[in-house]
Amino acid sequence: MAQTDGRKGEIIQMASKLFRERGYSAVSMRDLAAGIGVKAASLYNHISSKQEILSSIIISIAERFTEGMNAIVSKKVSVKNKLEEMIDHHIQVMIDNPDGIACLNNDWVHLKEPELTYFLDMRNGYEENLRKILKEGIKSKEIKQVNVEVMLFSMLSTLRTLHLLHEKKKGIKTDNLKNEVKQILLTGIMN
Amino acid sequence: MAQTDGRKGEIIQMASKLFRERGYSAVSMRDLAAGIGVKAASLYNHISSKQEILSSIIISIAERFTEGMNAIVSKKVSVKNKLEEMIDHHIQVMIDNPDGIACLNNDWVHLKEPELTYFLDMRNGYEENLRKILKEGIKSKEIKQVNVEVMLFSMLSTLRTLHLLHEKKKGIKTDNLKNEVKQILLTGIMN
DNA sequence: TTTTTTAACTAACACTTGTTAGTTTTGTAT
DNA sequence: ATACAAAACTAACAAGTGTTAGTTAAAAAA
Repeated sequence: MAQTDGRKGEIIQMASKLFRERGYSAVSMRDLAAGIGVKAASLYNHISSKQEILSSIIISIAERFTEGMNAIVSKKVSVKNKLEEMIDHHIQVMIDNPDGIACLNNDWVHLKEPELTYFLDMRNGYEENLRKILKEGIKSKEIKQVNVEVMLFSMLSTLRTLHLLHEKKKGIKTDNLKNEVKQILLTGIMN
Repeated sequence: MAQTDGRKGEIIQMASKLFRERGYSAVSMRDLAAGIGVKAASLYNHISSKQEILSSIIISIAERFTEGMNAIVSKKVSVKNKLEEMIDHHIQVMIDNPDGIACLNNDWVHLKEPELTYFLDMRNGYEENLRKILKEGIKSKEIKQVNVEVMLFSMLSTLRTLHLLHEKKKGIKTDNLKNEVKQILLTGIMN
């Protein structure tokens, strides 16, 4: 359940926005408080630390990615189908919280244990599942015989930074974005 | 001319490494000094500010990207050829300074004027030139009729974050990396 | 109305930040 | 050996950091 209402939700939302713009370390609790229209000390009636804010933002999104991917890998459908569903899901999570995604991408390094390990395990699991799908596709000849790691990396780097495209092209409809990304990631660009 | 020797070069090199690991804002001058084995104040015999270090790292790389791209766009070769040369060049710049690339990617937001504008102009120019190549390819039917912006974005996000792959797969030979990235970015993955 | 709870406030803490001033050491040329 | 420049050092600055304690105002429950 994403936290978006109440004062705590407001804090997390504003923090996501500011962390995205300047990065976790460059945003002070006073900046964050000012963004909401309150004094820094007042934030501590709702949250317990700056670190907790970062965790809230990142972990909830990472869990959503993980759940979606887990639901997809074991499906009895073609590899192409799995990849399409995975791209759709990834983009949907991004659309629902672009600031949070940016924050996850840039600031996960600043997580402290045990959340850091928890996050990295989820991230590795996600990658591992996608790798599994790609290898399955190579075996079944649905996918070209190219380096799995490079292929995996290319897909993930496009998906992970898609909030930047979404930010610049605000007009684009969600379904169009999903379709165009799928086409390019799966079928390439050259004729 | 890249700065790699002398005390100043050593400072910039260590700064690139630390900025990459923790981000500009999270690295203090004392951290940086300790990494070199010196006191913070001593750094100021070689550099004038923390900000100058950041500029040195980012601007020199951005200029290299710009020069390479400018040399490629106006060539009288096929679009495919241009794209291949551009990918090769981009990867070569990354190989020569992966820490600096990471720093450019993550910390350009912390540049101050006038360097910020100078950097953004170069970045926009680079994108604009690549867009030009892609549009030329679409017109000549060398490239599929897909959304230029999404295509552009996908290529750039893969290239820009390639230092992460390079870091994880240290063993990979430069030429292999170049070839595999070209294959995937240009011809896609599906059979 | 009175009581209790929620969430704002001010003030302060211990510490870290980038940077400067002034001094001492180190290495090189005369 | 002497003089000079380069680069290290210590000490300190003003400002900013996350966070806590204690207090007051507003809202909800009794």
